[in-house]
Amino acid sequence: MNLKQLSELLGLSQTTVSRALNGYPEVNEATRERVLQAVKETGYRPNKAAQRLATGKAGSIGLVMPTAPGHQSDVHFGEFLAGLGEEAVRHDFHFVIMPSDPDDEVAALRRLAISGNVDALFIAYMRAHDPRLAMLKSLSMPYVVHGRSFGAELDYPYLDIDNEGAFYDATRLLLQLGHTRFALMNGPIHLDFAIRRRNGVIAALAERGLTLEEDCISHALMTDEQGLLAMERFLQLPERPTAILCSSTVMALGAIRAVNQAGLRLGEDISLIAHDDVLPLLKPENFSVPLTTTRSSLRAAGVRIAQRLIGTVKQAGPFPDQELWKTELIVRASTGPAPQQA
Amino acid sequence: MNLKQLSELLGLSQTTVSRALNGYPEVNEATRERVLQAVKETGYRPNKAAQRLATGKAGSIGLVMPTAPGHQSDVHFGEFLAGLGEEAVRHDFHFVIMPSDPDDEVAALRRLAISGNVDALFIAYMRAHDPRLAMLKSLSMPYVVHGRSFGAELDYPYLDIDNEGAFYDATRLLLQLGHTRFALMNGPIHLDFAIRRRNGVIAALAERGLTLEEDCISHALMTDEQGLLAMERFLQLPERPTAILCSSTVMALGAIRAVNQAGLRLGEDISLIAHDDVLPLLKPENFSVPLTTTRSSLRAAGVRIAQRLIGTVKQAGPFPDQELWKTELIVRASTGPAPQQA
DNA sequence: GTTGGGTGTCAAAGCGCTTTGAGATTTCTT
DNA sequence: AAGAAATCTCAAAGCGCTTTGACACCCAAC
Repeated sequence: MNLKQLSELLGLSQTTVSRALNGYPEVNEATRERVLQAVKETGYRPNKAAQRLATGKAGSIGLVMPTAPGHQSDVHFGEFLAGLGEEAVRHDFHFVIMPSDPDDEVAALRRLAISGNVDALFIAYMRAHDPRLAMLKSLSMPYVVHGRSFGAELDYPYLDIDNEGAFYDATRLLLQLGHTRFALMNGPIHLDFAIRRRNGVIAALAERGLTLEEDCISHALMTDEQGLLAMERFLQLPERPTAILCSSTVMALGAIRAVNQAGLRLGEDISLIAHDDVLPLLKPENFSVPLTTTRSSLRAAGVRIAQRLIGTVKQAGPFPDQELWKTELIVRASTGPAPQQA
Repeated sequence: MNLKQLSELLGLSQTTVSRALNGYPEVNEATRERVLQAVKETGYRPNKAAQRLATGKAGSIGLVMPTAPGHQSDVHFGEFLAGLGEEAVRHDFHFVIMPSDPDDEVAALRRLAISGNVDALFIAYMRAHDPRLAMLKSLSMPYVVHGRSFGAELDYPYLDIDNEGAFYDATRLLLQLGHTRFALMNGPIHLDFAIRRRNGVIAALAERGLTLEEDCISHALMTDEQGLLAMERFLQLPERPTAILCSSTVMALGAIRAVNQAGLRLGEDISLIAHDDVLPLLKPENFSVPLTTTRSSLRAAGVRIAQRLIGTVKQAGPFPDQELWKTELIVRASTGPAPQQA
């Protein structure tokens, strides 16, 4: 059933039917009713491809999903997607997900944009001096960046959390508890948030004249496995750190296992603060020793980014171009006073 | 840059350029070279919407993502998507994800199908007597079901794992170790895999004249939180079970915490076997007591389903319509002989 | 009784691509 | 050298929708 058939059925022109459907004012209310009724009865649905070709609007948001045979899927990705989806469903938008080799993301992004399949783009997992920014700017298509790109000029629309502030605050808390030997379990070194978090820690330490030694920093994928390994390394250092900052509750999972295996007690021998993306899977309050965290909902960020993207496409008023969300520092049992010097 | 401009640039007709691009034989090799060269130089990309309108093919797979404000995102979903993506990227396919309220999935599926945005559909999270099957059958569009629908006739293309066999085998192992008091921590009661797993357990027990009491079965979302709660309930039963079957390593996480909190030892006081979807996040061999599991890679299933779907759309030979994958039973330290009767 | 502004409807022109059916050109047979 | 076959190219017709510009109609105002 297409427009032509429907209009013939009704004895109207395609124009009138189309206008009735799209809420144009110059159509008789009675006629509109008749059209709507017929739509219901016939189950007519406009062909999206045709609609898109005619209007240039696709009603969809594009994103590139990094993927490859060896590539780990990421819980964070799924959680963020859920947020995007929650908002998209309210506006009858959908996503077009273009899977891409992580090395080929710029090209994948361009393909996605030029394909005409999407109205807006979104990127995440920002790196320092991210090459995708230039690509996005050159396209004339709305986009929002999740995160920022360290070192690049801040002239693009983004939503980010205050990573530096979060880890600065967390470090200050541990300093107040008397800790002096710190370690940082961070995400991959080239990622923007990892850089900012490290800077936050370093800044807080510097205020007390402390520094973060190289061997007290670990950069790795944020899995529990890497958390275990990193923590094992830290625990074997001659000057064992007593205060650990950790970039993810997932990593913390492995880190805590290492602490337990070493016969140490979390919150007493070792204090740990992790960043919590509010993954439904992993609640810091449910850990055997509840985790002190810096918190910011990844899903909420997804909702907000979808709002901005869809709003822009629908030209529904202006949105702030740049948003920086504060995180919450939530104190639980995994942080305690520094142990007495041995 | 569109076809018309490109062909004018080359001094050729649109037909010729189109044919050169799409590999038709009746085009001079030299001409084709020239066209390809021009495409490279101009960065021309065919407009997908137009292509779709003309051919009816979209180069994309549709799926419905259940989502709602309260709806938990699911690690399993992300992992499966990674598998789909891995295969899709090889064929220049993408996904169209239609978010939908879980109560509205049948309608969302229809919208997706009729929209003309996708060439094939995929559904998962199968329920008993799943209403989506009828919907899919009525559409004339290829689809593959991940899982099966208990109670419905098996006349649809699916890929499933042998859930009943997996839990039957796992139960047999525990029986051989001398266990007699069993409990099952299962997924949501209406889901197909949960039903089959329960049947597997019951069948194995029945062979020894044992039954699975109602209060030794828990049906819940597969989160660690629910795992904790369920295990706590089990441990308070007058006749405490010593053998636990668990539908997910995620749930097992919480269950084990409950075991530890109760001062019991996993693999000694309590034996536990969990089903392992091979989530990169959660490796059963990394648990403090390595987990005995029934294993089947969710990601591999994603790859395979994408293969079948894309293959069907491209008419690249026939695929088996129905596949049932065996799971592996991998014995680690979380299972041990039944403790002596107190 | 003409003018003028609403109102409701329509035919037709795209949007950018593929594909058909036919025409033009070259190459091969006999 | 003439006809047949093979090779290459083209103009034009869709695909299903939106949107433009025009037209007909009716009722109020001068």
